[in-house]
Amino acid sequence: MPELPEVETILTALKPVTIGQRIVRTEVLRQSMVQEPLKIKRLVKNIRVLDLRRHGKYLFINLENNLTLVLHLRMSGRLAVRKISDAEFRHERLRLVLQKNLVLVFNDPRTLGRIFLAPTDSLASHPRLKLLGPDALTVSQRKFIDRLKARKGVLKAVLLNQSFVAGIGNIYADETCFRTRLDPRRKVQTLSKPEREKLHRAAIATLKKGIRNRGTSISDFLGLHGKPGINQNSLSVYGRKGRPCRSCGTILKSTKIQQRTTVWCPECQR
DNA sequence: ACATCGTCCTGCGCGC
DNA sequence: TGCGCGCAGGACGATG
Repeated sequence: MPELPEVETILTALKPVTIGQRIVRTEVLRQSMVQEPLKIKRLVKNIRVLDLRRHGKYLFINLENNLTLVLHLRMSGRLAVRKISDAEFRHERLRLVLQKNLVLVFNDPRTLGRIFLAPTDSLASHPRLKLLGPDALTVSQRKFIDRLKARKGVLKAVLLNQSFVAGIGNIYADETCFRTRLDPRRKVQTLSKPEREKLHRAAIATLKKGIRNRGTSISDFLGLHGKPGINQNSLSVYGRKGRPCRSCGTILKSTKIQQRTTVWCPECQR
């Protein structure tokens, strides 16, 4: 589920709850989602949260002792904060017990989410992170275009590739393509310079709109405090196959690109 | 470097 | 109302 705007929305809500607080202990409820669960339980205990960060769809909980807890929500992961005495959520997989009787809970019905611990000073060289491209929200036009030059293949696939830029998933890839009026099936090597520049601006504008709307809540996503986003109400193409284009009225088409449903306007997008 | 496929899981909505 | 099926916003690894 969560792409960059959803992770950013969670991050914003999570900061005031966690920064400066102590993690009293860690409870691992689903071992398969956690790398080295015993090590995490041993080390993420009575330890202070220094800072929270995000890169692409990854969330980093920067702790004392040169440790960073890395979370990826994948398709169905959610973070929530509750009181210890509150009822459990249905699919709790990891619990970070905080001070003040609060618990930060990683819920994930499909258990595809991933959690691991890495040294803060060498995060960038961690095998799971070292191939990530620059964060899609802040990448400069220069860097974006340089990196695009090195790519082949169809536009949508490149946007989804986290080693190109990090943070764009299926929804925001389709929405970015529509905003640029580019056909998601276009080979990136056929894009003109103005089209490449437009693509960079459109990707950032699409992500920023998602953040302003506190994320897209199609089926899974809720903010930290259980509040849905509103971006789903103003999507141009994602999830609108067979419905009229908001711009020209043409019926939107759908295909699979990299096994991901892709929706676009055959009239507006070329 | 790229494309395709299978895999990890559970829940939901749809058609019958 | 119940059942089976296909689909789901992600990423990785194997294979070609």
